[in-house]
Amino acid sequence: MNKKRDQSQDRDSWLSEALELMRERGVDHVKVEPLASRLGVTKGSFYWHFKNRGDLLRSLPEFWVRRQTDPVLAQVAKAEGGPVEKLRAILEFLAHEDPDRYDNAMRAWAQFDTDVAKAVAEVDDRRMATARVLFEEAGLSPEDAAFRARLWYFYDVGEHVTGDTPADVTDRLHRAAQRLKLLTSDFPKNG
Amino acid sequence: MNKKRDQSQDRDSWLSEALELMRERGVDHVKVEPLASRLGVTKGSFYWHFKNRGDLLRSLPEFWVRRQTDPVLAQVAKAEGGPVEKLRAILEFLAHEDPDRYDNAMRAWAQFDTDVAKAVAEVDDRRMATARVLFEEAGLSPEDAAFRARLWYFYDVGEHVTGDTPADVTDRLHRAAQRLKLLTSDFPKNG
DNA sequence: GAAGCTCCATACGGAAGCGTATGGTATTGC
DNA sequence: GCAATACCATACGCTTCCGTATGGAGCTTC
Repeated sequence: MNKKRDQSQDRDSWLSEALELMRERGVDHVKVEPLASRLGVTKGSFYWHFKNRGDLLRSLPEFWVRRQTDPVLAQVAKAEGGPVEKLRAILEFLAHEDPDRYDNAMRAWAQFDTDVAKAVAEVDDRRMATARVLFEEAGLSPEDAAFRARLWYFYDVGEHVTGDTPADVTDRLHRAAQRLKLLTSDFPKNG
Repeated sequence: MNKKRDQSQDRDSWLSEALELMRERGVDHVKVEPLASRLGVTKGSFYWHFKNRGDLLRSLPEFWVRRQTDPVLAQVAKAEGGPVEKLRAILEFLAHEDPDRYDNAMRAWAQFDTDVAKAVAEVDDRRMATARVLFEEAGLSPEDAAFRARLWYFYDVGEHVTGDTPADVTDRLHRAAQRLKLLTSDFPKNG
């Protein structure tokens, strides 16, 4: 067996549980002894895999990106059709996603930690850039496309952070249709 | 002198400092001994004014609303003109406001506390209702007005929570103009 | 099969915070 | 001017958590 792989596997199990605990109660409740308790081990294990608590926390944002954002953007990159169709594909994809993700907890953390804020900002930039490019392809000027991408993306952020996401998928799809219509209705018929 | 007033005055000084500390480091760092240290007293004072730490924390959301949201909404209620002019007045008022407020910290807290989430949701509802009424006055159907109010309000939330607010007031006003134009350009000339 | 390595348990010292108990000082009421 | 009250300091026990030290079981390697 590959030892390196097993090692990172165990580190990831700590990171995964830490991420879960952070979503439930916030970063400041991610502490090594309660975490060990949840994993059914003692902290002797923790200090084998991590230098200290800060080591765990510093590894969390990168782990979050690897587990959450990367797969989604990869999925979106495969979408086919014109810009409006791609925007629709994104919305429908997100509408079927579980709205209860880790983004809120990361944003909450980012408010009080500049390094985390930087990591979250990069994710925001990557997501917004996706929309911005599509709006430009649809014929908008760079400035207009940038602003509309913000409006587009901030709606997502607002829904998540206010908890105003409909529980029913049908309702989410309905809102998605409204959003797409309002943000693309002034496009030239075929850009 | 009125004793009741002095009493609440001292309570408010604790609440005010707690709110400040919460903005800087998050709720979980609002602890009685560090708080007392910041106020230049000992915790003997704290436990005179509050039953315990939970008493302080439970009083914070109401204090936040009293200090932050109430004055703003009162100001907005005084605006004159048609719905579009009122929307413009709101945007310009907010553009001149200090963007570094307590909302982010409250939202961060609300992610992990249902009572706080309820308080924040009420504030969100009040603010969104203001916009929704104006969109209805401008001629939109109730459903369309509700959706556009969400789009309107979530842009604010998104800007604040992502920290994407321009530092310069002129830039903020420019964005405000863009937002108003995009969200009202399809209105009948005079609703 | 002995030595080494990996992974985890146990035990300890120390820091930080909570809440209480108690005493002290200044102010108020009468 | 004296008791009551308001407000705060000090001191204590308790809990939770951090990080380290140490030991031990199981697997590897040769």
